[in-house]
Amino acid sequence: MNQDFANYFPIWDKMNASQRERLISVTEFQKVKKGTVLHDGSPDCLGMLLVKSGQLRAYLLSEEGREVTICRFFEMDICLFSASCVMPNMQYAIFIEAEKDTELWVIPACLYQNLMDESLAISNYSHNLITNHFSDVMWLMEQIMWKSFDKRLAQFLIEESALEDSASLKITHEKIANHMGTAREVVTRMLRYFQGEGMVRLTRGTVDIVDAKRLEKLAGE
Amino acid sequence: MNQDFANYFPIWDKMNASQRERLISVTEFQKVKKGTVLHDGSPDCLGMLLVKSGQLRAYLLSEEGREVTICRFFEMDICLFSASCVMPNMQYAIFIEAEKDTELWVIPACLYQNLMDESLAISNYSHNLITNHFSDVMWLMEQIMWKSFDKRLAQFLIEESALEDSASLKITHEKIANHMGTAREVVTRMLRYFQGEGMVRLTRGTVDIVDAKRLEKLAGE
DNA sequence: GCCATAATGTGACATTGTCACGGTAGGCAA
DNA sequence: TTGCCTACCGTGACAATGTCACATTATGGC
Repeated sequence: MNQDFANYFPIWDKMNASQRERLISVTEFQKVKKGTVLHDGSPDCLGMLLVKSGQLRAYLLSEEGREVTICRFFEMDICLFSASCVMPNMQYAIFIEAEKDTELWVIPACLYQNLMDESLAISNYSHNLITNHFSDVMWLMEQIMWKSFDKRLAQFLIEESALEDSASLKITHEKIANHMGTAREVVTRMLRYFQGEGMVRLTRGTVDIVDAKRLEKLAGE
Repeated sequence: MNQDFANYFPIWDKMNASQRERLISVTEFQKVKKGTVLHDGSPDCLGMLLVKSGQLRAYLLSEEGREVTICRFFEMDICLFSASCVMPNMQYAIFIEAEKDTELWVIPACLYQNLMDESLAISNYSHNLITNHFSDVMWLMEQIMWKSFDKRLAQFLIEESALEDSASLKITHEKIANHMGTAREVVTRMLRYFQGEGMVRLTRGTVDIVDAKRLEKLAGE
């Protein structure tokens, strides 16, 4: 597993033997099923998550149960939202779940904090990770603030299609709503409009993209 | 000025002589008038802004000219949004303006980047700054996503009142709208409702808070 | 006092969110 | 095969917020 971890951890080669050893000794490998909630917004410090395979989703959850996806993590991505020690002053409650069956390593944040305090390479790397997360969030904020819902939905469908590498998306209206931070009815309404316009075809539990070009055009406006 | 800067720069005492000298030699002191736009979203790297006195505001600006305040900076605060080198991958366009006459130091980001690369203290400090900014943005996101406009407006009035240390706010509906990312008419409408309920009193260019308790209650719901 | 201008007021409409249902497909047990 | 249960979807009425095109009014500077 050491070699395996080394291949996935981007700054392995910038660490010394002692650091590698400490990291390996406390890092835990996990396999989780699709739907598993890895972090539930509580302020405890689970640690950083390094994805080996599968897919994670970080989202906000309102008191009324409404969700909005903040960020997604794929192979070799590192998620810091679960490491409140590395990201102090997190007043907000963030949730993380597996969108697919996922293999990942959990790196305890307290150790990582130590490594950061002694290694510039590691400190700068985290710095970089955080600004990446930051950038994602700012981008999302702009989308939510300035783009109308039809354009955002078109964009979501296009992205999801690229992600799954298929024009036939196995996803419910409810899930789409949870990604986008809105209500199911709103998604249904707009999908129905899209269908009327011949851009998608709807069946129970799936959205088939019929006119990708037009959706892309709409998304890009 | 050296001593002055040292008093305002939080990690001065964690830097060595060489670092201090380089920092001082490139840092520029500026006085800007209220309303000055210090950073206009272009990707050039102005640098970090350290506020000596006054007040800055970072905001997003849509293509249609709509604004929303992301973050505010006061005495001794450091603003990183203007330093794209320190916060790489900033695809988004952020604007920074002086909300009051402001004295500040501009620390060129390229130098700061160098310092970060050689000093753990500085790297970790920036790390901390960024997570603070991040936290602000996430908090804002939650507010925008889950709180209805009346509550957000009540909260804004309360905060503004605390900031100015006065129950009589000299602010136009337009400015409030720009802070909150909405349209003037929407602010007018809600303020009128607040007035009808006896929570505020409106005159041209001012909002007088009459029933702070009730506003606070509304804001906190 | 007059005027230019910024600030505010207003009504009609579009979009999005909320609510309370009712309908329906599809898997599963008997 | 049949019936049933449940997750998923459809719908209409309404509320909240955003958009637009104006009308009206206060204020500072002359």
